[in-house]
Amino acid sequence: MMENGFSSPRSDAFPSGLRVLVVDDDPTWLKILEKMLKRCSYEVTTCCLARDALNLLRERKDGYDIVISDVNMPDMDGFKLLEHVGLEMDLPVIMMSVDGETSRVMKGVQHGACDYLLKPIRMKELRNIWQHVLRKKIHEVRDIENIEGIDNISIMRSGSARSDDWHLFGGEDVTSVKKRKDVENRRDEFSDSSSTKKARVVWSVDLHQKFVKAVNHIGFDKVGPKKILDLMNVPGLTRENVASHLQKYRLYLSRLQKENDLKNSVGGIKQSDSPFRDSAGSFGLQNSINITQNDISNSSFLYSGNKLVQFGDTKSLGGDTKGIVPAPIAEPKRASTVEVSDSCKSRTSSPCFNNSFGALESEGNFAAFDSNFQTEYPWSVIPEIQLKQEQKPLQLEESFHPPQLPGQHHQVLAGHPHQAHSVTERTIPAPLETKLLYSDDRNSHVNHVNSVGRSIDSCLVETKNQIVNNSDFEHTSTTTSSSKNQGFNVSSFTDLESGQLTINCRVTSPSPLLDEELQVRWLQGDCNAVNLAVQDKEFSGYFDPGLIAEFPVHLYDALRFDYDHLCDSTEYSLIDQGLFIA
DNA sequence: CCCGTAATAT
DNA sequence: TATATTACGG
Repeated sequence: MMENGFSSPRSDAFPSGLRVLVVDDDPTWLKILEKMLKRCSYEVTTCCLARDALNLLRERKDGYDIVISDVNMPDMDGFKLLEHVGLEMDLPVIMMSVDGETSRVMKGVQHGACDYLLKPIRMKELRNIWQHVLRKKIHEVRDIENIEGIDNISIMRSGSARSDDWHLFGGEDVTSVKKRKDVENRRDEFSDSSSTKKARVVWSVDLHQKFVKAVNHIGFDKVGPKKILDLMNVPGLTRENVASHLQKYRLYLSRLQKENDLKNSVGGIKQSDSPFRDSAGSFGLQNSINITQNDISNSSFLYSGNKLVQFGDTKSLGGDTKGIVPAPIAEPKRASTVEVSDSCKSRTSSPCFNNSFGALESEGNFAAFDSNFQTEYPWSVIPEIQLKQEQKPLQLEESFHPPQLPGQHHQVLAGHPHQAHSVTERTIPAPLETKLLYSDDRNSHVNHVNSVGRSIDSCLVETKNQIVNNSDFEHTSTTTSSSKNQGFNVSSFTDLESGQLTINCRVTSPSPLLDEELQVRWLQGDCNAVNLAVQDKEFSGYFDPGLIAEFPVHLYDALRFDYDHLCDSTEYSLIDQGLFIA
């Protein structure tokens, strides 16, 4: 059972007890959703900042079963959060927003959202959210059974590139459908290539995720190309490939580290906008940034991941100054050996709901607050993107890939601009116009929309996979299964699985910025005062005309709906559905 | 000889 | 730039 992946997390029957993390900058909505979710017997955790949400998730990687997040949030774009979650913890994420703009919904889905709800949200919509959890679990199990990994790899053999599959994220159910490669084996293989070059491995998001998973499984300290390779179990991939990637990865991590230190030392000033440039670096793909709250981190450094943690203290600050990158890295290893049990993710298949591993440790970096958030993109982006750097319209960022919508895949291939692709369905690449639109949340959440017609914005990923030609595919994977629990976080929590301490960022992190933001938030909503008041009241109290009068319309609606739920009337649903579709 | 990493090449 | 290849010490 547990093995199955789904047995109830808690004692009761499956759905109940589902641990839901709700993220919405609007306190009123949080309240409402919390109520509704509780009515479904779910265990609810709320937070109004995406950053906090990420932190919570990182602290307790398997502390939640599903995440429901608003799309528009001041501190971090909901999509970005979605990205991080998909990459780091692989939890099902439900996005929500008031408007049902198609491009936005599409973006949500493309980025891995398992569902997209329009506010006002009704009970009936929440009652079944557990299905996503279950679905994911099932898929996970399936993957694992398949020795996870056989499926796709993206390697292009001597230049033949294929783009048929463009997965967005790594494995979500959303993308589950994806990978299908068989089709093209036909001859591409050796015909010319074998002798030619070696075929370059394209570290697609998928592949990278596998890599990360493997790394996490093993311990940061214990990783080695070979082990990773085995764990990844990707046919055609060589130890060298992994070693190379690992190097890059470490470099990336160390950069993050360094940044962190920097920031910490600086005092976490927000250098806001100015240069969005990702100082943090991108690991090829665009980098990531995540936030974490500083202070805390300082001490132990990166959140949960044990691996990273080591980094932090060991050399941390002072030392690294020296060189640049390299220094940091070295240290970790040794230190690490010491302890760490890997923790985090080992639980891959572990039963219950926790997500399996899959976290991206690196993510834990603390990038600069503001600026980074919005501008940086996680690793998920594919490397190829880099090509276009020139374009940078504003000098802000360099270009990046427009998300590919189903209809239009651009194959941006680094080396070979045009390849004949065997795939039939692929659309022809348009010259890619890469414009970057940043979504600077602070200003408007709207700009994600694209200029070109599709929605753009953060990452996208496109992958082209190539097949490896013959070569022996036997990689018996010896998965070293190691499972342990995360140990890092303190426990004291009700959760059976991982006893971890739940930290409420708001409380714990005093970062100036946060406070500031919080304040802003509170002040900003004219209705906040009201909201607060309301929060203390019984739900029914919402109906007080006086209060309601002050609510923004949408909130009002929300309340009504909520009320309806309570009363069990569900008629309104039609309304939004109508809105939605478009 | 295998591994992992640094250096260097493409 | 990203990834590959080579060199080298353990």
